[in-house]
Amino acid sequence: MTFPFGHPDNRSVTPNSDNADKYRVKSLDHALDVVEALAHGGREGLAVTEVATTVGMSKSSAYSILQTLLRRGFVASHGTGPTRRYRLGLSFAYLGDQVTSQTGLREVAMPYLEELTRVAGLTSRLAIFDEGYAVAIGRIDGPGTIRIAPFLGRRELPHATAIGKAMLSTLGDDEVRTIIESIGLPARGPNTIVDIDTLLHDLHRSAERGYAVDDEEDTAGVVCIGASVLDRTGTCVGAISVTALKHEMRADAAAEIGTLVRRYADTITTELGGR
Amino acid sequence: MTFPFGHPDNRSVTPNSDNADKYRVKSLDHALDVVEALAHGGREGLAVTEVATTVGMSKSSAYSILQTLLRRGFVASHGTGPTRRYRLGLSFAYLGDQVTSQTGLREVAMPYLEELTRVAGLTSRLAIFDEGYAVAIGRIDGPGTIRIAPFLGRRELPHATAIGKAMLSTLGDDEVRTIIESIGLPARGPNTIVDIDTLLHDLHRSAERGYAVDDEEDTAGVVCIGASVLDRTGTCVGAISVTALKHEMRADAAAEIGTLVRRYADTITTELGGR
DNA sequence: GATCTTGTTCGGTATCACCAAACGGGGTTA
DNA sequence: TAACCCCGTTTGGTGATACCGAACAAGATC
Repeated sequence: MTFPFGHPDNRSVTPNSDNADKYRVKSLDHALDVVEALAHGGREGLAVTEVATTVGMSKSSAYSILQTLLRRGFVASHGTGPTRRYRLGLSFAYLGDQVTSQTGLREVAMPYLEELTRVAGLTSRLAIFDEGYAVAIGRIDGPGTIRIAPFLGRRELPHATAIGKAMLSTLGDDEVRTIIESIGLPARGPNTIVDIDTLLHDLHRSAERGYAVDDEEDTAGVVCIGASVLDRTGTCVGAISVTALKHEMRADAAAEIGTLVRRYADTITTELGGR
Repeated sequence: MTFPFGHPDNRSVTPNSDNADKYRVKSLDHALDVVEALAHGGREGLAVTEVATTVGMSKSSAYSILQTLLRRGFVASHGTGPTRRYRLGLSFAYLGDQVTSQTGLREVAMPYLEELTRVAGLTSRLAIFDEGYAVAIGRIDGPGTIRIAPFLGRRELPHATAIGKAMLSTLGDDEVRTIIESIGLPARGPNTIVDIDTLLHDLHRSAERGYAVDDEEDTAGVVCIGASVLDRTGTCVGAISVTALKHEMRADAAAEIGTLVRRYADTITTELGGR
């Protein structure tokens, strides 16, 4: 799985050349390793030994960390003795809800997202900007059985996603260049834009027509269409998008759905007091 | 605010008589204190000094913890110098989504919850059992401007909520007694049931008609109606509910909405393979 | 421009986080 | 049924480090 986490692959991208142990609480870092390991443990969870080996620490250390997290509700356990397994606890559900609600954007946008999904028959998502990356904070699953791009809270590349390009298209060229300089233009799908001038041209087109298109630029076989949401000051606070399988969407349908997404984004914008 | 967190008020309820420092990683516990403090910091966040004083540690310790969390995406900061403030980061959005998705129930139930909210015009929620408590893992906000019972991931009292009573009503009397013995019957709203026999009688009625009613038992002026969801083995895996203001719901409307909620719960149950 | 408040930095020490090894119990196999 | 094995749990010692107090610096406020 790619991009497993908040700060996923950008360890190679972010300038972390400086001494990384400055003001670092080692034991906390280890505990966070445990949390991340459990996040990938899925529904059935991980055993103590599995946790210890995946994060590279002793069994007893992992045990203490798990016990501490357990007492605080940050992990849950089921089974006993040799069958005992640990998984993330519901405290994270609470905190995650707090975080995604904190922007205020989510409360306003989600009802319209539901309507958009119902009208378009497609999975729709709401994202915000996070240091140049796009991060989804809301999602309404469409009627299809396949779940595409299901994750919340994960950093996604701005140049390879409709939701990211929609937000970039509201910025000036130099701002875009600054962001791209720090993130780069890594290839993700068959059609990823890997050239800054091509990207800027695409962003200009997106700004003109009001929506951005990701045509297999992030994932093969998947297309997305996104539009930006502005606040009352006219600055971009996020974007919404719909996702479909390539063969589901005919070429002429893209424009139709694009204007639909644009219309809902505008509605949310005006609801926020934006112009 | 009551029940601020995962393990909220039950510090007085849970038998924590044993030595609490067994297998406790103190520094991790402190870091979790910081996280909880930030959770209550809201959108604008907390300054380093505020964090330090609320959790009772030195400024420099709080600073180190915040820096460590910051580098991992667990907190975000904005501003610089004396105006710098910290709030929870988007990693929690990712982890919270992971947790609420882990049950599998959520993926199945959410589309129906959306439909229920649209049909009933009320905020609806999805909850699971967590050691006797009810914990919401999904929510669809209704059209009303007021947000009632908005939190996810927070433990709610089983005997004082519709969603909790719906789940309790699927259990046998002795199972209910065991749960209530450990949790108690604390009063929450004007009509909270504080007597075990009254509760059992209410649960029997709920089981007969297929839905449970919370008539100002948790919060004054708020009524909820909930129904249980079963899996293929016939055991209760969760419940759904709708929430309304008391004056919005006439007495005769309760039965109508109750059967509606019951119908959607049954649909989810059959979708899960339950009978 | 003076002053106050607040974030950031630094060094020392008592604490404690970490590990290795031993223990015990449940599941599995013969 | 019994022996084995595996894995969660416990323990004690020690070297690393988490924590604090105090000093420094940089905006904000008046």
